[in-house]
Amino acid sequence: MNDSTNSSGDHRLICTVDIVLLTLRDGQLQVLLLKRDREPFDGALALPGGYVHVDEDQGCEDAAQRVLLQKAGLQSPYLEQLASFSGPARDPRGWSVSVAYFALVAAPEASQPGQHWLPVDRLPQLPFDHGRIIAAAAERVRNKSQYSSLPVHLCPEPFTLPQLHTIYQALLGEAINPVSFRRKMEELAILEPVPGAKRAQGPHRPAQLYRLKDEFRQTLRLVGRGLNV
Amino acid sequence: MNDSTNSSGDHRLICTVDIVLLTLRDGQLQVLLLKRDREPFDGALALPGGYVHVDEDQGCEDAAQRVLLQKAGLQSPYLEQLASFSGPARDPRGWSVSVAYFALVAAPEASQPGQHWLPVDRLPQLPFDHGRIIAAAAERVRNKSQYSSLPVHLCPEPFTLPQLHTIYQALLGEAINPVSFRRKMEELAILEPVPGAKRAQGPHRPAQLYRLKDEFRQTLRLVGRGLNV
DNA sequence: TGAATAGTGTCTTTAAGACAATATAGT
DNA sequence: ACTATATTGTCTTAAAGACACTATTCA
Repeated sequence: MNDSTNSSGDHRLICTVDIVLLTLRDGQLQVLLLKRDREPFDGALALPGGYVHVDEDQGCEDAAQRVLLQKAGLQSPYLEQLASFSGPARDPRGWSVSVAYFALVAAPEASQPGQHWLPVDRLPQLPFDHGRIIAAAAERVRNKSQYSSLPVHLCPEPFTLPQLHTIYQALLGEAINPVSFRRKMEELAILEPVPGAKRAQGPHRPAQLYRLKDEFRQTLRLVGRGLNV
Repeated sequence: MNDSTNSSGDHRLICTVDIVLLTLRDGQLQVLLLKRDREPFDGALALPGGYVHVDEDQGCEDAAQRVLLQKAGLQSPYLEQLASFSGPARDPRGWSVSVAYFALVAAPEASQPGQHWLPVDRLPQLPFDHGRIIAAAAERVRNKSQYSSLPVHLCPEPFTLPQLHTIYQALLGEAINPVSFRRKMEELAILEPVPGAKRAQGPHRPAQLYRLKDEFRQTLRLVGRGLNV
């Protein structure tokens, strides 16, 4: 962190946070985009984001939580740092660093006015490098879905195992053996049954409801057998 | 990236990159620390790092490469963004963001003067939040070692399978079945044998030498079977 | 009672672990 | 030939996939 050619870090560099808020609707991974209300790209759909407030935020994650609350009205969903994106060209205002986060929520009942949920795989051109940021977030979520409990955060609680099963399948894009799926969830031991039971649509046996154990709200659980050696 | 209370991002925020350069020596994961030659923490051992140069760097990764070359004389080792660390207190000069990277190299023959390699698990107090950054890097490397080809970058090329086997074991801290290990490496298909053969120490059958296929210099290969469902 | 989905039991298949057998260089 | 490690073959064990069977609700 010492430096051989500069004695000051003040180069008028812009620092922001951007939030990729994801949910699963209609079997698709969708991202929340908001209409920008100022330059640059005034009026365009873009990720919720904002400047880091050095007089207020204790870190970029604080800024992310603040943005999430102010712009999407969300209190504390699952939030994880994604990566930072930087360079002279990504923001017309100048050399910028954006610390990107992704957050997961259960599909909202109804879209609030001004909130646009778009499928991550069919996005229009977006301002800044938001397309790239969203692609990175989607890749991360799909990747982690292969070996972790991450998708639980996309499911409205309480939920049934068949519901969760469907979500995993949508994320991974392939059928998952239901028996193995149950075995794995059992083994992960992150869910606890809630007393009641619930029926789906038709006339048939209702499924047991589960909720995420509190200790796993912000922690992921990884499934075993990595290199398997 | 619009903002409801600020119209400028200029809050005299400091932006740096820090590099966690890791290697495996004496069976331990070790990190390169350099003696700082200026304030703050002049004279203390710390991660190589430096300001982002907005007039020169095309992104933080450029800055990281530049620091790596200037401070450790390294051209292009395996380099991956780790995470960003930020806040008002981590740097006495003010509110700062450090985009941290980690790099992997084969153990250097001899330590260059001024270069200090220390085991990541037995570090003294370090300036800034470098202790935390190193811990995060070590955790990431060990984690990825469970299910990827990452450790290949800690091995001097060309190398034998038994050598690589030893490295994986050191990283994972447990014995790995040699037969399964070979099967997995075969299956990953990232290595290619080089014509020659090599002997270890004693009088015995020499092992085949391998090198990393060029297309995997910056790309990792993941081992199959995530959720396994 | 019949339809439909939830949940369980269990057999089959696949991949990992153990271990024995063979290969090969140097002495 | 003998030693020591490399490499392969193959049997055992564990976990995933397939599939049939039971459970439970509503119509």
